[in-house]
Amino acid sequence: MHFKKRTHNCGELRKENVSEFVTLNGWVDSQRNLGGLVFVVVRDRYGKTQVVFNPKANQELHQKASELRNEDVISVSGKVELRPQGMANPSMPTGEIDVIAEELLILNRADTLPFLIDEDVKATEETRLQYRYLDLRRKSLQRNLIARHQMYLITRKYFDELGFIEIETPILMKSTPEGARDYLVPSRIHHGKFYALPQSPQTYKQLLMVAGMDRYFQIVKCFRDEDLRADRQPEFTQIDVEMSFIDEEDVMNVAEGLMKRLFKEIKGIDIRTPFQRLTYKEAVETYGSDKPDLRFNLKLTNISELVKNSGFKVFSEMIIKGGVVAGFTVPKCANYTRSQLDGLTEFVKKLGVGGLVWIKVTEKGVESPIEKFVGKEILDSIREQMEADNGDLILLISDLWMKAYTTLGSLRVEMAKRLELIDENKVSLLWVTDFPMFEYDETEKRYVAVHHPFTSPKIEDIQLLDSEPIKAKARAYDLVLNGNEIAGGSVRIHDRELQSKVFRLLGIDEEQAKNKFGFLLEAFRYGAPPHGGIAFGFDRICMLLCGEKSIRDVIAFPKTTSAMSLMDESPSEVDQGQLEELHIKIV
RNA sequence: GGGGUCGUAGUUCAGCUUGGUUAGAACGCCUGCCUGUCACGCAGGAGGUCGCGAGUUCGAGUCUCGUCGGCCCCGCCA
Repeated sequence: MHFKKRTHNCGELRKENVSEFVTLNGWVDSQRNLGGLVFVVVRDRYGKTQVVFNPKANQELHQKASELRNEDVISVSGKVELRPQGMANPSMPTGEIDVIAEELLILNRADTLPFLIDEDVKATEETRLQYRYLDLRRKSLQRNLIARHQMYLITRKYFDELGFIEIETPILMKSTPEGARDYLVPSRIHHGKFYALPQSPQTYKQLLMVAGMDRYFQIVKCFRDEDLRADRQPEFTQIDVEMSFIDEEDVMNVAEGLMKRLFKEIKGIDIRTPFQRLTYKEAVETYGSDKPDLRFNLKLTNISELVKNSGFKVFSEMIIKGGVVAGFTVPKCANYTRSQLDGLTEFVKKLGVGGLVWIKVTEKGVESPIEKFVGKEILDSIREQMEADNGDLILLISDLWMKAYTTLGSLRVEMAKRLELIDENKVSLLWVTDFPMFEYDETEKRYVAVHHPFTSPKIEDIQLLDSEPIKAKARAYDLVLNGNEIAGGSVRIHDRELQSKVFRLLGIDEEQAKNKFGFLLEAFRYGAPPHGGIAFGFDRICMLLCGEKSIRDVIAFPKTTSAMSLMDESPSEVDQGQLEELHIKIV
């Protein structure tokens, strides 16, 4: 179809353009028919411009304009004019001018839309996802995708300047059953064999270090077949980084530099480096999380010593079992009602602890349902240790170390939200370090890697691998932004013997190790440099920089929480012939 | 795998507690009027498999069970 191509986009005309003859291409954002005059706002991704159709100037054109409907695609030409006195619209960048239409071509009609293309979108996410291409016409999503584009550019420029090179690694690779569930791709040529989509390019980037590439990065899609969340999609993007002849400090410096630049160039915010650091133990015991949000305070206190001999059995018996009693002080909440407190109890019970103990601090003194068990004196000591003032509310939980603290961590965030303690303008960026190497998996009855099986233990902890592996700490580090894990990495093992030992501890014997990671172990025989790296969650960082609550809002075509695409209806069934070719039978 | 919550007009919702004549509202859509609107205004109109399937009942949008789907959370996510 022939059409008149645009001379300007819909966001750029100003009073300086007055009396120019212009052509705009775009979508009908709105049409206001006043009987005589017809106003049409035409929109593209650059902005909106008002076009005026006057019946006196051209009756036929005016008739055509009055037939325009929302989201029709048009090409419209005319002269730019200053709006009459008092008619400018200051809320529109192009609001000082009108285009007085002289030609109108309707390039494509639009059916009535399932929802309005409106910033103040009222459609549910289900509808928006089904018609994603319409949702993407909205300014805010376009802004997010543009920010994402800027992130690609800034990231590539940054790493290039530092001498990193971007190398693509395979999307079809060997399945590695450690860690997340793999997405599998059947091989047509090799019956009964499968490729896996990478959970991360971990082994490849280590092999690139063996290859002497020295400084590698890649903006890369990764895949994990696990259940979804607001911040988790089955396919997601990482900034993957690996460096040779380095230690933790080198990797952290590079990472801090990237974050500094992203914040500066996308948000215009100067963030200070180096970032604050907390050990894993400090983070959990002070904030109840290995990814704490430090934009608000509410620090946790361990009061086990105070109550271990008290008459309250729930506390004393838990401490004998090796558990803890801890909690935090909520300012100015001593006026909480019974039902509000019951609500908080319900909240923590859902997270799997037995209950919640509260202490109100009022001018009448301390008040708590456990007073009859522990007595006033202990309550007063707790109040003192937890620095609670008149009007404050103390919340306490007792359970095993991990459960008690992580539940308190969730409650801490919940209270901060309820009390609106979170300053959205603050930026909390910190490193969490000194993670343990292993966790004991009760269901599998074996140690599993907290980070991944290639993570080096701290040098001083290598001896612990033989005696008490659970106490060994890893040379691993996570980067946390406003309570979200946005990057994680480690210094890797480059010694074959040490790697074998770690595999053994993880229950991977010689045979399995050879089978699963033989290529990596083999590579380590031929001169592996000391190396380490980090991987950033690209979507999460983008989400936080855009101020969004879900990574779906920074991904062009995301999936639902059941890993479906409502727009193209994937996954879907396939032809019998395709299955036969792959020697696959659905049971 | 588990918990919570939602599903009613094109869209967003009300109605469900306590089952009962013809299921409402707003926006959108259609028609007419309207020459400076920008959430245009005014008048009129059309539009419903109450997600789907069983069950209880004389009678189900409403109660029960199952199922499908959206969102949030736990588990899971090296």
